[in-house]
Amino acid sequence: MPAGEDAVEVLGLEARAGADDHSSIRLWLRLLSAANLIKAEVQARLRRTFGTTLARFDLLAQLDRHPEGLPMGALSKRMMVTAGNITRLVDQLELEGLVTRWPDPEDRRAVRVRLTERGRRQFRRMAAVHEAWIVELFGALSQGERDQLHSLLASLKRSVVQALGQTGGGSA
Amino acid sequence: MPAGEDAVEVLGLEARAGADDHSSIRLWLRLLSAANLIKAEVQARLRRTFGTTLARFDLLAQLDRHPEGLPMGALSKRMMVTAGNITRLVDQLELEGLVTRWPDPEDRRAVRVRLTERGRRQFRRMAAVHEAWIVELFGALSQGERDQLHSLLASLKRSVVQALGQTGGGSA
DNA sequence: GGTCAATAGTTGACGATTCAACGAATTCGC
DNA sequence: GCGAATTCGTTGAATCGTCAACTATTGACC
Repeated sequence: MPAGEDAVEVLGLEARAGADDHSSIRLWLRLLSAANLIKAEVQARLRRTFGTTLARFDLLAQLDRHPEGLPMGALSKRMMVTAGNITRLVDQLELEGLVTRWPDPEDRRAVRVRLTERGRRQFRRMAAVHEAWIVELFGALSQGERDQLHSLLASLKRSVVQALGQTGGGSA
Repeated sequence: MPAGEDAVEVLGLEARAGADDHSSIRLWLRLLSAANLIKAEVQARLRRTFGTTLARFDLLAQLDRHPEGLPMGALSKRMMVTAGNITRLVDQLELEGLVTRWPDPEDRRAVRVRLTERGRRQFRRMAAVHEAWIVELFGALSQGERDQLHSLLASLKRSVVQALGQTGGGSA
């Protein structure tokens, strides 16, 4: 149990943020705790139900969308994790026979990763259940609320990307 | 660099979710990627600027709010991580002289953790900078948008907690 | 064509995190 | 009180993740 259905104040700052313009901090803490709450639950269910992890599920999901396979670097970018991490995840999944590596014919540095038939079957089975979980967890929100939240999160991401661009914090 | 300012489709499912009631999935993926984006940036800055991590910062933040100290279990709950994790974090922070452990007088199983004077000074210094970062990253959102997002995230958490309560997924 | 920088992937060292198993102390039932 | 179940913190093994160093390949520049 990832401990804490009632843990609300993720960075312990929510109380310090009572004054006036702390609204950004409070918002950030709430965003983080909401994401953590759902992520922990999904992760726990993936483990209990399928004996797998969110990282593996995520990797399989990326590959399911690209039957022709993806180079490691593309997986790294899409999953927002480092290349070293991808290497080891693919190592494991390859051992389990869910994915295969094969050399990119056009770039001898590159390795392409592709789902095996078994990997595809297994992923599809899990994906259906996973989607039902998410629908369940988000079920008490109306369609309007979901749309609004979706759009506000897009604005938030734009805000972050913009701030990163200005300070040169990003990679671009 | 946590790779990927442009990585938008965190679980690779966004394309699969084109049909009708996949809005929950799309919302979840967007929530996750927004939180990840900000978390990665904050984490990178904490490392570069203070040589620390989000987990340590979070733990110090919790203790800053509770001058009388907190038992390990309370930290675990508030930070939404396991007790084993807390043990090791406190181990390190204690070595660095930022926190101290002392036995709970009323329960000989329990250990209370408290900030040292040095830990408090160090945390306060970091917290101010951290808050400025967050204000910067959220800066392009209007106050109205922030309030709306804050309130929708509260609804989302209620939805999740309600779903967990019904299926007995929680710890309560 | 040769050098040099950039890119793709791997590896090693390490930190963060989880679960499972454990020892010690507490609490509950009787 | 005594024993069983629970709770608190710790530890070991494993996964996830980062960064830095490395090899091999590619591409750019001259």
